[in-house]
Amino acid sequence: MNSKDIAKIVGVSRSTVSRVINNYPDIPPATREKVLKAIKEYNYYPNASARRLVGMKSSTLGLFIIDIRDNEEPHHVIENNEDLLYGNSFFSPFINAFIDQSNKAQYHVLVSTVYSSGELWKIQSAFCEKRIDGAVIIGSSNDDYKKITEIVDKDFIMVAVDLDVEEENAGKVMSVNVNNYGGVSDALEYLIELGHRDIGIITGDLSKLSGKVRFDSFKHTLSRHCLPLREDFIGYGDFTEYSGYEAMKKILISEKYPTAVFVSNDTMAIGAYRAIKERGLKIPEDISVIGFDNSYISQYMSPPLTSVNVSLPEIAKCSIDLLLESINNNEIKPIQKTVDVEIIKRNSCRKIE
Amino acid sequence: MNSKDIAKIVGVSRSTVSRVINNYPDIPPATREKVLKAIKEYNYYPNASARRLVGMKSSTLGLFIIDIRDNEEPHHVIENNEDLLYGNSFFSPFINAFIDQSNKAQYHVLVSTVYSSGELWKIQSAFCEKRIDGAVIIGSSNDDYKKITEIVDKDFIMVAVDLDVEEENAGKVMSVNVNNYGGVSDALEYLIELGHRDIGIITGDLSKLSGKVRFDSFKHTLSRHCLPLREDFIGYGDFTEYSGYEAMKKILISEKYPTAVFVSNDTMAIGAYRAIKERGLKIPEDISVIGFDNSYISQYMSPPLTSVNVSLPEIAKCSIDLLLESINNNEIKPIQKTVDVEIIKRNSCRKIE
DNA sequence: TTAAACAACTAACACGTGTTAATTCACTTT
DNA sequence: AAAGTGAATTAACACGTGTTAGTTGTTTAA
Repeated sequence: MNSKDIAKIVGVSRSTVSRVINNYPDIPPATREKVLKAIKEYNYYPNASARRLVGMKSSTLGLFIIDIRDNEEPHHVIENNEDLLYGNSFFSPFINAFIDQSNKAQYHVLVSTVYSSGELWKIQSAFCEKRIDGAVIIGSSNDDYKKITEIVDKDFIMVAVDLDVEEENAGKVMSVNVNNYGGVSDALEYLIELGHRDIGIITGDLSKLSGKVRFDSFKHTLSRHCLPLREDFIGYGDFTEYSGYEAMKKILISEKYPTAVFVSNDTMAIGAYRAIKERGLKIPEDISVIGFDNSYISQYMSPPLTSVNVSLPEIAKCSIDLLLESINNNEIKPIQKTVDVEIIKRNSCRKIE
Repeated sequence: MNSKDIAKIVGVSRSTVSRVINNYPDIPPATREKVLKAIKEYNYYPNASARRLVGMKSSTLGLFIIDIRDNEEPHHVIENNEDLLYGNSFFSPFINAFIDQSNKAQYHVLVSTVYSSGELWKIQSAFCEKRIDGAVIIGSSNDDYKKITEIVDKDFIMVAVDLDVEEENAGKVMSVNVNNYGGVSDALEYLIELGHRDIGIITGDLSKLSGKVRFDSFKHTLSRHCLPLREDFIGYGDFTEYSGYEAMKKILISEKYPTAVFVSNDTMAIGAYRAIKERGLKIPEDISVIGFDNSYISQYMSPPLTSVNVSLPEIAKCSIDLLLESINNNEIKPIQKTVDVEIIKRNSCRKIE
């Protein structure tokens, strides 16, 4: 079924069929109807490749997930390899949200996994092969920034989610970021409001921007409220569950431990829970815990974990809006957007008198 | 950068460039090298649309996720809409596995969500538009079968994962299925081996094939071991967490309750855990629990849930193999494959003397 | 009545590639 | 030296679409 076939059936030229499909104005309703009817009746769908070839958009967005498989993680934490496929991060639900939002905007989605910085050419190739009109990249680390700018410099339209580069240095790269700073200060102020004064932290990977910013915000907010930051209340983690376990053990070593702990992501909170329970302490009676990300598991932890929620649909929507605007106007304005967060209160934090 | 440009640069005809790219044999090494060098140097990637247009494959597989949003579910179970995006099922990790395996086979993946049976035309349109060479459909219910055969009848290559139709009735539709029957009997035999005699079950949605088969296998295995099936040891669920909670409450109503319960999926096991704890009982001391699916959360439940593991990478691999074989041979053999399962033993089942 | 304007439609080109049949050219055979 | 062989290359067509410029045929204006 071509447009040619349809043309023959209806008794018009192929051009007319094309003009009907593309909503040209100078075409009388009677003709339009006849053509549309035949299209429907004979189940005709225009060949996407042919359309793309004559310069139309491919109506496809790329979603590239950078997933560095870290095989060096302590073995007892990971049960089988399947979980390694971005199981720990919030990538997985983000993919769902992104596809959902893209489809709503009438766009198809090409998803691809990138296993190392050396594989970033995959993105460029998808652009050059004209498979996609724009791309979102998620999970990039600082090392990837150079290659990303390189691609952007070729006028390919790309948005980085959670770019691991300070906004002021992002240059021409568009990005959508979580309000890490505000989220942490909100979380802390919530704890302070509950009456906590001795507050600890388990940091994330400090070589990553999100880890660094969350830690910075923690320190600033604490000092803004004139609360001390005790070194023995700090546990250094790297966003993995096991590091959360170890970091919490370290915090609980001394006689005096904090009444509340901010954990830089939910995955580490799982480990922290384990350490707390092993020490014979109860959450939230003995120690309150608040996480970050509001990941899928947090509601099923016992007690359910209070956490800073990052709205993945909103991030997805935001990046898609950025992409589509760029695609339609055919120009890239280097915009950095920040998505706000909110605290989901569950039962892991208690009020102190 | 076209093949034309490359041809001009190297000083050969466009045909020669094309033949180099497509590995034609009758081309001397010297020429081949020159061309390849230019291709690399000038970052040339063949236009995928143009290739597709002349009859080549699009090197793209479609992944269609049927996700009926059930808004009628009791409200208190679901915290926010985000979780509804196939958060409860094993779709999410399957997507990751599928992309991974496809990329390994040098195929791109177009992912799309289908929200109701009425939207199944999306699949057909992707085929007609020549966007994809083959497709996997997951999450289909019995109602979708008719439309699926309709698509298959048009010689589009499609594999259904977990097709909700008995193998003998699958007709021309290729499918990859979990060995539900074997998995349940393995689970039961494991419990029996541990010494359990009073074993209960929380069923899944019995209008779905997987729910039905798991229940059937449970009954058969029980009777094969000459164990009675007490009606008050059966809780009827529908694969949702809340139904698991209610079903377990029902089982625990009477004075005498089973020493072990097989729960037809992990999501319901979460609810079952809640009911057990509310009743003041301990797992596995008072009651052993075994689940099905080995979903991401099961390892983080307390105690970690013993569950029947379904290897998603294997299912993905299996379906992709089926697809690629059909695509390459350009013929569809109606094959039904079954993927085996294994029990992941954790701490939710105890030995009885 | 004729020219101009307009509505409705179409012929023809372009997009970038793969492939078939044809062409060139060097080399071997008679 | 002529004819034949084979290797290396290429010209030309096809794929299905969008769009521009052009062509009808009809209505309006002078």
